[in-house]
Amino acid sequence: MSGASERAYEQIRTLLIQEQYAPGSRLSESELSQKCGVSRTPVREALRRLALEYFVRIEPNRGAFVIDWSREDIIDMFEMRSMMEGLAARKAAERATPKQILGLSKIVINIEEIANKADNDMMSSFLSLNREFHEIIFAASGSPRLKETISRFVEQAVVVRTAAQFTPEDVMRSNQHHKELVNAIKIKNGVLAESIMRVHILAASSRYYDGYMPGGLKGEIKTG
Amino acid sequence: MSGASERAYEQIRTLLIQEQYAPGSRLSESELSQKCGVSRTPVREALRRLALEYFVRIEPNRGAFVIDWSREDIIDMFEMRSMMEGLAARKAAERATPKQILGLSKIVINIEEIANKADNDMMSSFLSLNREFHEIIFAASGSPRLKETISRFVEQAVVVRTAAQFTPEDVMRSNQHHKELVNAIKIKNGVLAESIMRVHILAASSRYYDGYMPGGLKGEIKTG
DNA sequence: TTTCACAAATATGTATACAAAAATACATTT
DNA sequence: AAATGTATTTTTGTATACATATTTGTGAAA
Repeated sequence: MSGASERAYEQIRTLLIQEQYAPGSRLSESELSQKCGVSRTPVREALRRLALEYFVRIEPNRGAFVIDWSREDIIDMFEMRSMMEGLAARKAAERATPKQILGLSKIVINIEEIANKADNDMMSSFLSLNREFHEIIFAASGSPRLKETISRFVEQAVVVRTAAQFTPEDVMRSNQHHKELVNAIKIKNGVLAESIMRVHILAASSRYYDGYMPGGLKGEIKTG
Repeated sequence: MSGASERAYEQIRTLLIQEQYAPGSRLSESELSQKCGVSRTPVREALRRLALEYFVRIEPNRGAFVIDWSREDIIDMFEMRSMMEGLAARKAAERATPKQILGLSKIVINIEEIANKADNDMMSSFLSLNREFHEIIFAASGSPRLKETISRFVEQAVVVRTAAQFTPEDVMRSNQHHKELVNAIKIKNGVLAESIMRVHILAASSRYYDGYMPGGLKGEIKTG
């Protein structure tokens, strides 16, 4: 994991998340290889990987460009993610083990606790626990391939920044969804679990719009 | 498009579709570069691309292996595809132009004609028209990103072989779905279009099981 | 000044050489 | 004979050099 390719990927990805390059701007391979301290070969590999995660777009013989996300692109991506994670939730409801359900319950309680504290690193704790929660859902869905495919969406450029926009109220609402979801899984109600998960993702998406798009969604999606 | 990387990709992909390598077997870079007549560099690039399309799996410092699809993997992939294409159909129903609807109607008629002829290259004509039909749906959905993402699923290893298993009856049933879908889009009924598309994909998936898995699905999915 | 043509510069694409890791073969020990 | 350790071979990973395509800059002509 300490390969040059991996390091280049991490570094470039961080630069893009921090918005060091304007959307549409060109990413020079030699410039990046200098910045990352590796040769062009692993940089090229990193850029291809970032292309598959929709961070950059690669044009033949022209190189990599920072992807510019339109309003519609973002909406579509969240809709797709809500579909896929909904599917995972449905399967999880059908297959989750008692141990996995217990794990989910514990995370709900943990998030409740840190939400009430509301100190400085509340958000980083939440992000970590939230990730863990969704990981258990994926695992419970019983399909490595499904998990892998959804991960490609979760790691995406657009999705990465979303949770950082959460307010304490958003955390509470999010955890309320989690609680309902655990209940649906407990009673093995797949359709309910799927529906809750879709609401959960779409509600989170509205945070993205509020944070990154002027005026938010103007009522196009109302799920909170 | 006539680059070494592109050629290597096409050749290796063809080899994999023709099942020249057993699932799980290792793909040597030097062997492939010899076979493709290019150096290892474009072969490596081709293999990464094939990994993203789930033809191969790449292990760090160990290379590429032919992916072995489990029964569950295949079911999950078709379920995901039915979700995504369903979403595209819903959007298409909301946004399709009269011109696009006319295009869809024409394809339905064309498929009907070739289905009645039932000559030798009926199947290749069907595959071409079928592809065109779904392309129009994607275009009508009005989202390039959605189309691009779904394409990654459609080009996948598992999906590629499915339609080749179609019988004349399957073609008729498939085109019946198409007809219903065009109607749903005409009356702008998004939910209906979504439902029909999901049935359409899942029904097609059962052909895959019949052709490639002993005993088919044994009643797990019944959509035809 | 604008436009076009053409050359220089720069960037990506590919081949090759070298480094590092993994797989294999074989000897040694139990 | 089985297991373990080591040397050899093979394969992947990375750096570099070269080929090719694109971009940029310059100058002449309209």
